[in-house]
Amino acid sequence: MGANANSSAHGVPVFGLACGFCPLRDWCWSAGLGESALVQIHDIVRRSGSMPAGHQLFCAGDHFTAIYAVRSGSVMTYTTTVNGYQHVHGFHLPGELLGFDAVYPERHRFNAVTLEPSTACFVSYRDISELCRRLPGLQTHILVVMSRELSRQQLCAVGSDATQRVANFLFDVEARLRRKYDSAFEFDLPMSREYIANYLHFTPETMSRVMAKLQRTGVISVDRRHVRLLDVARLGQIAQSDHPA
Amino acid sequence: MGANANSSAHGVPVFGLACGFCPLRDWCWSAGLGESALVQIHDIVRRSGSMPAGHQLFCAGDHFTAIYAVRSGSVMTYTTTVNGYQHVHGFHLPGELLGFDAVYPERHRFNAVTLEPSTACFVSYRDISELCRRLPGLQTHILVVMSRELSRQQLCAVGSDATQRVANFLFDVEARLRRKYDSAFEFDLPMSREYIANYLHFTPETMSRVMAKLQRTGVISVDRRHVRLLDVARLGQIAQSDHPA
DNA sequence: CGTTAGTTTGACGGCACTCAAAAGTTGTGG
DNA sequence: CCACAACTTTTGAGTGCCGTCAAACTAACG
Repeated sequence: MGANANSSAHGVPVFGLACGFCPLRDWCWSAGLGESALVQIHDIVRRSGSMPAGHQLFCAGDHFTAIYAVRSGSVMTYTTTVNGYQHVHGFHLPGELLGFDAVYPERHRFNAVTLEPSTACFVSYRDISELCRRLPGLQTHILVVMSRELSRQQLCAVGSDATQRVANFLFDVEARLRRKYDSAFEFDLPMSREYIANYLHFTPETMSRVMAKLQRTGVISVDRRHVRLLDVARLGQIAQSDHPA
Repeated sequence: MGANANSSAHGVPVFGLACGFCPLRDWCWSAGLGESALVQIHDIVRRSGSMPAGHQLFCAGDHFTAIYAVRSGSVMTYTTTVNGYQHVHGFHLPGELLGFDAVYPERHRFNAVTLEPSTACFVSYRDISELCRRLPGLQTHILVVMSRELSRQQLCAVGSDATQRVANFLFDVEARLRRKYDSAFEFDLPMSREYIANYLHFTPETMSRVMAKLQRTGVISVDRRHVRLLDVARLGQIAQSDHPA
C-alpha cells in the first residue's frame, strides 16, 4: 500500500495528526497508554479527510491492510451473499475501531460504508503489529477491543421476540452515543430503520410496529430518527426479561 | 493461582507435556511455529488429567487466569441469566482453544463444562502474554484464533428458518470433527439436541422436527447422535439459500 | 423392572413475515 | 418556492413457521 502523507489507497486526502490531542484518544487507544506511547501511535496513524455518506472504506474480499477508527459520523459493516441478499453485520460509532474481522485469513469478510458524512483514522496492520511488540499495553488493548467486539455480537441474538431485541439495541446505542450528547437517554439514530431491522434479523415492517408500540405505551418517544428513552426502568425490564420458559 | 507440576487450581491432576509431540499441535498452535517456539510453549502449558462429563472448567464471574485447549472430548460454554434461564454460547471440540471471552474485563462471562469425559491443556494468561512478546508468530496466532471465534459467532444467527440454521450447524460440526473420523460426512454429535436447539435459538421440539424432515427427505441419516450427510450438495443448498426476499 | 432424562409426535395459538397500499420525508429541477 | 420523483416509514389484512402445552415413546441406569 503506497500511502504517504497526502493520499491513501482509497483516494481520500490524508493528514498526519497527533493522537495525543485527539478528544477520542482515551476511547480509541485506552486510557492506560502513556504519553510516549501516544506519540509512537501518532507516527503510524493517518487521518482521512471528510468522507460523504455512502463512502466505501473497504470491501469484502479486499486484502487486509489496515485497522480503522471512526472519528466522526458512523460506519456500517455488511455482507452480500451470492444471491445478492445483504446482511448488516454491525454499526461503528465515533471512537470505535473496526477491521479486526480480517486478521484471519488476512482478507476482509465485510463491506464497510459510511452512513453519514464521516471522518476516520486508519493504521496499517503491519505497523501496529510491530508497535505491539514494543508496547505490551497496546497489544493487550487490541485483544480487549476484539473481546468487546465478541461480546457485542451476542447482543443481536439476545431476545426471543422483536420488542426485546429492539430494547437491547436502544440501550446499546444509547450507551455508545452518550459522550456525544448533553442529556442522557436522548439521541439520534445514525441508521435507517431498514438497517436496524436487517441487523436484528427482522423486517422493516416489524421494526416500525415495535417502535410504534413502545411509543404508544410511553416507554420511549420517537420523532423520526430522534429517540428519547422515557421510562428507562421499564425498557430495562423489557430488554432483560428472559425466555418465558 | 498456585498451579505447579502436580496439581491445578481446579483439583485436577496435572502433567507437564511436550507440545512438540502432541498430535493436535498444528491445530492448537498453528503450523507456522518452529521447533524452538513449541519447546517454549511446552514450558508454560499444563495438561489436565481426565475429567468426567459435567466437569466445570470455569464459571462466569471467575477471575480470568488461563486459556484452555480441548485435547479430547468436548466442552460447552453457556451463560445463566438472572432469571435462571440458561443459554448455550458455543461448543469446543478437540484442538480448539477457549477462554478468550475473558480478556476484557479479566473476568469470565461464560461457564464452561465438559459434555463427555475429556482432557484439556491450559496455560496462564500471564505466561502466554509474556511469551507473545518474544514470539511474534504466537501473538498473531492468538489474534487469528479470536478472529475465527468472531466469525463462528455469526453462524448461529445465519439462516432465516430453523432448517437452514441446522444445515449450517451440521456443516460446521462436520468440518471441525473431520480429523477424528476416517470417512468424511459421518460423525457423532457430542451434545444433546436440547443443547443444539438452545444454541441455535429454538426449542428441542423444533430441532426434532427439523432433523426428522431432513431424514425423511433423504438429505441426512440419523441414528441417535450419529449423523451421516447423505446428500451434501442438497444440504449445502438448504444452508446457503438466502432470505427469500 | 422401574425410574429418569432425553426425544419424538400431535394439536393449537401467536408472533412475525408477506403482500399491498397509503402517508410522510428527502432531494432535484423548474 | 413549488412540483415532482424517489425513497423511507407506517398501517392493514392474511398466512405460515415456530413456540407452547401435552402425551407417548425410547434409551440408559441402577
